Amino acid sequence: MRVGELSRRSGVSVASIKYYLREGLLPPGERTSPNQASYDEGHVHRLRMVRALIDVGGLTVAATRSVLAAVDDPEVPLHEALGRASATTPAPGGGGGDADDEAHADAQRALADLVAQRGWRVGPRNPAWDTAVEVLATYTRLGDDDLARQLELYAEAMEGVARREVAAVVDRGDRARTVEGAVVGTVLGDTLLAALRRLAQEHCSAQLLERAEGRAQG
Amino acid sequence: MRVGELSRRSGVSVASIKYYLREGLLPPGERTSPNQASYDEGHVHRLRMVRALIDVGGLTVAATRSVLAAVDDPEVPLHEALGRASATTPAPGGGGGDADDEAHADAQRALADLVAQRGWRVGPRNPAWDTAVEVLATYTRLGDDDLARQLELYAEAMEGVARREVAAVVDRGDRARTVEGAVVGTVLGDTLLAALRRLAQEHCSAQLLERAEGRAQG
DNA sequence: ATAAGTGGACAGTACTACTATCCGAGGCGG
DNA sequence: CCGCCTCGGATAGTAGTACTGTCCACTTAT
Repeated sequence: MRVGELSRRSGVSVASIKYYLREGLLPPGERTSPNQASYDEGHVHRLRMVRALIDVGGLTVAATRSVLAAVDDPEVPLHEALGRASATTPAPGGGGGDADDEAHADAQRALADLVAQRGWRVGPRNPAWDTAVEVLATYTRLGDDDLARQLELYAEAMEGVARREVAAVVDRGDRARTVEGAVVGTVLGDTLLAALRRLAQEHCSAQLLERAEGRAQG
Repeated sequence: MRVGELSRRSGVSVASIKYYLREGLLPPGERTSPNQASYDEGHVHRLRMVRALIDVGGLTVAATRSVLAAVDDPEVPLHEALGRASATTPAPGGGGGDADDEAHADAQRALADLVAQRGWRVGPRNPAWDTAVEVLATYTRLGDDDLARQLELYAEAMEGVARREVAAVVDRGDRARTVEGAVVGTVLGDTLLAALRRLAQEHCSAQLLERAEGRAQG
């Protein structure tokens, strides 16, 4: 098929398809003449992936390219592909004014303790490490420590989720499908988990409010 | 204090402080003369909140303003303030090409089933609902259904997290501190949960790989 | 033959989050 | 009281992101 049909099939405008081709998110079609090319079902699928990662997962075009390149490259290990999905890496340097480094050091220690306690084997090069430290440090800088106290709860919940996810993803066919499924599941999973958390929070707060009113009235 | 000191105390440039004042993220200082104003500790705290929500939580300036306005306004219920934090709302219309509405309707049904099964009392106006539906629909459009199969697992994990969070946040002093803590905890919590999930995934996949190699060798 | 579609290049757009510059009006040491 | 710094406020400019529009020579379908 040519670009017009690809556009119709995927719901992405021709102009955007050309943009994605330029940016390397979409591999070029097979040349049928010096200035004609044809695209296949793989391109349709890839376009859907691109839109999913950008629109639903909230990745930037640059992060999407990096992730897809990792999925394509059999050399890149799975967890590095996942690491590349973290487009929203908070800048490690220069933030606060008062007790900046102190909060950061405390956070570093708290996370190291948590990881040691749970027996997690994680490399320090995982960008998620720095992200987690930065969040913890930010929280203590704001003067609240509820989140820090719930760190263990969060870690336990995420370990349970991750264990089942990893188990579900390993026994697919080939490596490409496994990695692709893991990446999409992780990126879209972030969004889904956040949404479900909002829903659960509303339910729980409503429940708590009802109970409080019930106590007050009866 | 005047703007120069506020800048030094918060680590935010004077130019950015002026920008936040213009955009209504930061309330104006108290006028001491027709063209002089003084700022207090509240402004320092507010600035830290703003930077936390924008830099770490990934909110846009517009979303941050909306959230902070909700925190300030005693009329706005807590869960609406939380709802406003969802800056990355995927556009509900126009996405796919092939079986768009079908996937969407299926996702709608799956989520409604889940909510009914868990007994969650949530209003349909919660924007997280549409986000969750969109993620589910996107996932099935991509041809994978692992994520959909793990929906219950995700919901259970998030209910556990939300229950403890809500319990931890209700018994603070005044309403303003409660709502503020809930908002910050929810927004930063998204980032933290995502980071911990990446860490846990790396751990679990490494563990699984080791076990597989152990089986292969011994 | 002719109209529509194509690949490729490149300029332009809309939006976001600042950043820089200018201005006239205080504030503050000498 | 002078000079210099800083202030607040307004306006314009910048850098980055994700497209979008236009143009062109060339193919392809009718």
